[in-house]
Amino acid sequence: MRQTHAKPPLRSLQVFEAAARCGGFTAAGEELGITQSGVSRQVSDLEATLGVALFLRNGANLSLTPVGARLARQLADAFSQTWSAVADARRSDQVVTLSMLPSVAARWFAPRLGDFMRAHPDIDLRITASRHLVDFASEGVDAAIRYSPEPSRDLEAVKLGTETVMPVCSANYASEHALHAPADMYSATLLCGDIPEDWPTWFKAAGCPHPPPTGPRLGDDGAILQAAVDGQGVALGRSLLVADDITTGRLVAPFTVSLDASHLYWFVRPKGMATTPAINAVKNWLFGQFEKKS
Amino acid sequence: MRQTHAKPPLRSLQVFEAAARCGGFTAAGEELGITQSGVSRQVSDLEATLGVALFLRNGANLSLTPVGARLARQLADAFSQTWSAVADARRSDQVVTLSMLPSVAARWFAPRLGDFMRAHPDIDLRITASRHLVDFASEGVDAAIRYSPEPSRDLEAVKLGTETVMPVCSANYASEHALHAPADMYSATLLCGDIPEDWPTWFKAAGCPHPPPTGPRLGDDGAILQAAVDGQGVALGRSLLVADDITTGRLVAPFTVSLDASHLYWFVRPKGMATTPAINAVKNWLFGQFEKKS
DNA sequence: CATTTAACATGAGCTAAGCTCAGATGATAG
DNA sequence: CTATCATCTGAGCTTAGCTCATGTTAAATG
Repeated sequence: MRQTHAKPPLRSLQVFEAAARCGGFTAAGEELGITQSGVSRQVSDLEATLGVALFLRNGANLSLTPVGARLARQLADAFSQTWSAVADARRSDQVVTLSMLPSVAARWFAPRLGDFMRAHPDIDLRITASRHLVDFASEGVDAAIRYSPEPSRDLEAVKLGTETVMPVCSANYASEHALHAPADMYSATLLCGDIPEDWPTWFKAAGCPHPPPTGPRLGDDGAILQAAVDGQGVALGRSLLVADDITTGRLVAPFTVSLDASHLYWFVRPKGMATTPAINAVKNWLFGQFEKKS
Repeated sequence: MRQTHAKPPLRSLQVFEAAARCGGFTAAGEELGITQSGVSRQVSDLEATLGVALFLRNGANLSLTPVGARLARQLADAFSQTWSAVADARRSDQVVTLSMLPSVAARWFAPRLGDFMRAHPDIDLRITASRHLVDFASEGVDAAIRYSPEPSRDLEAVKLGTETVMPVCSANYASEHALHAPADMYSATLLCGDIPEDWPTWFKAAGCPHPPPTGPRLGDDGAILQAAVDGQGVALGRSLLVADDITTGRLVAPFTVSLDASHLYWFVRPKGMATTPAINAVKNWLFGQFEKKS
């Protein structure tokens, strides 16, 4: 008997799982492209290594022991994960993982996903929407859309576009609260998103030196804009995120005063990371989408 | 290059995962008990098989590609499952999986689990609570407690005990509804569990030839008894399940009329299945628990 | 009851996957 | 420019994993 405490070779687990699933060594051998004899040996080696009977042999009748059944089921799960991970990696020249803020994903990217899929039906684009700055290497992310004043030094960054910031609300809200001039805003509910400093800045730009106090932060920009669509108040909308809502009339911008945002959009990738045609296609498509805007 | 569509050997995935986790081929080699050279070969074979670069080599600097990072993460998960399944199987002479009804598990077994663990601290007893008749072979179950009139022919069955059935409710409910004689039950809420036929049978045994209609089935016996404890009405309690509740006063049995249940408890195992000391210990403990009762 | 069939087990021995060794290569630090 | 550190690689070995041929067992068949 082998050492009872060493890890068994993965191959023997693989062979055992096939035997359990196929219900016989001969059948398993066929599936694996080896002989019945090979399967038999692997299984008995495994049983010796584990110190446990996995099959009950009764002449031509083979059946799993409870332990064997349990092990086989768990191994089947684990291997299925394994092979799907491998399949994923193999198709990876067509897989691109792109990280962005949840608000950008929901408000800007989602409506354009259909267009992307039409333009690149063969690319499997995966979005990682998160508010933290992903670690490209450890999280397996190919590229990201970042919203920041300056990109990090150790990343290869290209500017996608600038944007402006302006108050937006539902059409109903604007008429009910008679929002015609910036001063009318003193009676409105100010919805406060990711960057609270922008409200005072906007009021100053609009010629109101004593801006009203802004309320508490209600959530991220995505939630704020949804609240504005629902007529809950006025949000400071980043042009990129509200463009579609304004086009469709879900939101209106009652004032002409807009602010150049302090943050820009960047397409970033780890410096020196190998590129693929698929990643370039995504990059180019993104640039195309931003250009339409300006 | 190898065939790009064959499954890579599991071993190469294992070696790759170690390399990714250890952050270097040398370190991985140490962990696996092979040389750096061996790791290097496995990894480049894998890359060839997948047709994808997994690591970026830069002289002495090694880093994962996004694909490699993704793959490594998924493989780490899968292997961790694999090894824990193996560890499980290895300890299997101390593991016993026992199937029973959820109601029995909750009402009868759970309060006794502590006693079992005290009596057999070394046995890892796992309960599978389900209402369907488990398939011992495919689900890896060693034995079951079955509640039925007759055990199945192809199982080795030993009678654990009989039981009686009687109405039970909370003490408050009994006094509020003045439940003194079976006839008083016509005004009570009859909670109806797994075996609805028992109510009419009980009324007949109690000398009430025209039993009231029973309500809809509210759930399984476990839920019904909980409802009775909560003062929702009167349930037909199987003695085994309510014994503890009556001892502690959570439930009372207002009438002396009880019914011999048509079902018995059986300890069942697949015929001819190998036994282990641990399984026998569980079996004997179960018998001991049932004997205390009578 | 003998025979056939359909499995799995096993002894002997082969072979190639997986490994080692030793030296090459390339990046980085001092 | 040299030392160091880590990976790569050509050549070749070792053994896990296979095959083949034959033995064994249980159940179906005649």
